[in-house]
Amino acid sequence: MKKLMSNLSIDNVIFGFDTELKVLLVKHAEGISKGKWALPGGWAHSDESLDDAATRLLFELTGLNDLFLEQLKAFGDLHRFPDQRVVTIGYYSMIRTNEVKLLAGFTASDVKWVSLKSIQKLPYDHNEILDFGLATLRNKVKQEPIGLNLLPEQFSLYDLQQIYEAILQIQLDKPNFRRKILKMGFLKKSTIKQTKVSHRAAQLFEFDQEEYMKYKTQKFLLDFKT
Amino acid sequence: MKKLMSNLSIDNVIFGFDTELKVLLVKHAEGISKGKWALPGGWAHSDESLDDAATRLLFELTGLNDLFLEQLKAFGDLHRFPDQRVVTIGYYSMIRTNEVKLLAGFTASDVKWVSLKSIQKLPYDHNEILDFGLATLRNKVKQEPIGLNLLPEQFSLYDLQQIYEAILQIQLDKPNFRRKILKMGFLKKSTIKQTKVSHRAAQLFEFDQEEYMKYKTQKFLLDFKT
DNA sequence: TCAAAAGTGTTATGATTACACCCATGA
DNA sequence: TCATGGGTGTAATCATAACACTTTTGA
Repeated sequence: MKKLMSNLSIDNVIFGFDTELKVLLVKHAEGISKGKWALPGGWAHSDESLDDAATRLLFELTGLNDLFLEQLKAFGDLHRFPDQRVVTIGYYSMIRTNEVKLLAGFTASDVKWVSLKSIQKLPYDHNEILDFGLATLRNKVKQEPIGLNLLPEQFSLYDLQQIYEAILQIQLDKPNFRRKILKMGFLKKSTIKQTKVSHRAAQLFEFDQEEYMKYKTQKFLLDFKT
Repeated sequence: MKKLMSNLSIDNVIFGFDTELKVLLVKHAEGISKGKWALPGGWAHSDESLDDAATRLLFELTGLNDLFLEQLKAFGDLHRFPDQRVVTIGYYSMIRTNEVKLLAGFTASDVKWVSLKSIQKLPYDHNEILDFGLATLRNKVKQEPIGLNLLPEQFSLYDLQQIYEAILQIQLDKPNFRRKILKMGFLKKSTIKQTKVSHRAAQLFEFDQEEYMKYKTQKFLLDFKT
């Protein structure tokens, strides 16, 4: 039997990437914010851990269940939620935009990807949560490899570079970026090459899962200026 | 009127330094852990923000009120607390050990500094919270200047080096450490020197508050191997 | 005198940056 | 042919690590 924790909710910041960095928003189908676009979230249950609650809610809203959600922090300003005292725990993750199946019927009536550049005022403190998520992502990108969950199996180095550029909001030098990333050794050459592109076909790469995970746990410092 | 949030608590990880890195523990005077040493914490109230709750609890237990507490994250495992479902929000801070006045009478019957090396099993998931706090501190140390709240007004470069060594658990090269820190420019020479030390008297330094704060907000990457 | 820490100097190595330059492909 | 991205090369600069060495002080 699922008992809601009436003063504790979860909000997920789900990043995606196609040509630019996007975030997943849902349109509330019920509750006091009915009709408004907001971060996908909901109430925590008393019979599940916070991590499980975040995973459950993400699944209910997007159909995804093999994602690694990482906690951002608790947001506990006194008046962040109207009428009631509610503390929310923020989580974030990254997924390929085309993996999200839009689900109707649950507490969300609609789901969409929104470019970070065109985000307007969100209800509650969702802008603050989103900003914190973005700051965390920017920090993350410098400490572990990123892209495994954002890119298809096969991708070019430029695809990866564009993710770094979108997240960090800077221009990177192509030759230097290539060398830096390849030297880390978590990419391996794919056997296939690009086709039907109106420029020289790029060597495609895949993530070397084992090396990728090694880097993810070991941590490193990756500093980018250009 | 203060209403407790019965499923939401705060736990503070307070680091201190004299000759080694220490953490502040209190002996519970009441509740189900009566008599046990644990992290200083307590219930959040519904009429205060989480940050305010952390600050209040720290003041009630140590007499300190001008400290900057930073949130670690929410700890929400299902069985972290017995009988009841309780989510706790971890906070951490750093203070000079001699600034803490031991207060009797409140919900803590005793307070003490414990070396991190001699920490045993703590109640609930307090070991996990402490470990997370330490990991956060280790990360922090590489991204902003540290020591302002841990050292007296005047200190030698070696004093500062020992803090870095205690936090990071590595040996640092003295000449290299001096240069690296001084180049950052948030230390200024004090007018006085050490006296009565059985070795060459060290130049003492002070934090240049303005430069220190600038570095704190700007962030940087400081990588140490030796 | 000796131990202990203060403080300076030097060198090899490697990372970072900022470019110039050529290659391949479809429109 | 041209734009677009793929891909290699290189030289200047800077940061880092390792370590040798001199200085000062009280015990």
